[in-house]
Amino acid sequence: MVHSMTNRVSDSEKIVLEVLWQESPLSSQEVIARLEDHGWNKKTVKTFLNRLVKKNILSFTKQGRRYMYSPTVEKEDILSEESNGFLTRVFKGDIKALLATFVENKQLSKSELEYLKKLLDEQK
Amino acid sequence: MVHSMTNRVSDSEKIVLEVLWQESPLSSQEVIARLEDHGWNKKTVKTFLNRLVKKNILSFTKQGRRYMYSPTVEKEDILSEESNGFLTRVFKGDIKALLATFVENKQLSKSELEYLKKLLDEQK
DNA sequence: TTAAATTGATTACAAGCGTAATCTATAAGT
DNA sequence: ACTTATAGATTACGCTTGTAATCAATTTAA
Repeated sequence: MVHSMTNRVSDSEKIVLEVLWQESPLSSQEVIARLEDHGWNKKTVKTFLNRLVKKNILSFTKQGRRYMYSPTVEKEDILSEESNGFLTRVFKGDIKALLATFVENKQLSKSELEYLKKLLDEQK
Repeated sequence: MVHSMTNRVSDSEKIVLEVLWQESPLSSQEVIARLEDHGWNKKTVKTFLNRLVKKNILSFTKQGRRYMYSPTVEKEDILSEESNGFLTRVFKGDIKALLATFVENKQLSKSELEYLKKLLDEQK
């Protein structure tokens, strides 16, 4: 819940953030190491860490001259925010249209369909 | 299905495009009129029309010195594209996680739940 | 028929983003 | 004790977006 979050997280920043959601705190080098396959320059990753700190999405504690970074927000909160934004922007809030688009376009597997039905049943 | 669509449509452009999906062809004035409540300057709307033409999302025919604009793409195609992009970017392709987030966060009404269940049953 | 309004085209300009390079201070290697 | 590598901070730079203003041509109004 918290403070309305004026500052959004860009796609690239989100990739960096994902690493820290999986494990934190981490130093910049550790984050860089975990993102090797992304083909980003170290400097680029550091830029994203910096921007996330400026946006108060990451905090850090100093270990000598190194910073140990941690997220200040829960992954679920970000996902919910993004999802609601998407629903509003693209589907003008029409949740049925959104779900229909995903369900129809994605050719869900049997197990995915089962999962979803269960989910719906739980929604009293 | 068509040509892979390198050119994306921004949020504002999408609002303009929506008008033309509802009715087309329309002149710029007509589009502007239908967007009155958006509080945009006429010039701003014209900028978006121009950009959409440059991106080949809109085409036009000349009526004297006026242009009559029409979309070159279907609304469903854009929505699908955006949806898939969102699924990939935000949920890394995990459709179950995405659906769970929407279903759990939105507190669906009884009729929405019914609708969705029917949708699922239709899926093979 | 001369002035004003309107059309689309071009230009503007700041903020955000992707993608780094450079700067400054410090730690580490030799 | 120097040199070099490394950390974070600052700066760069082109592209997109939001939000128009200006320009040139033309139509309309007075």
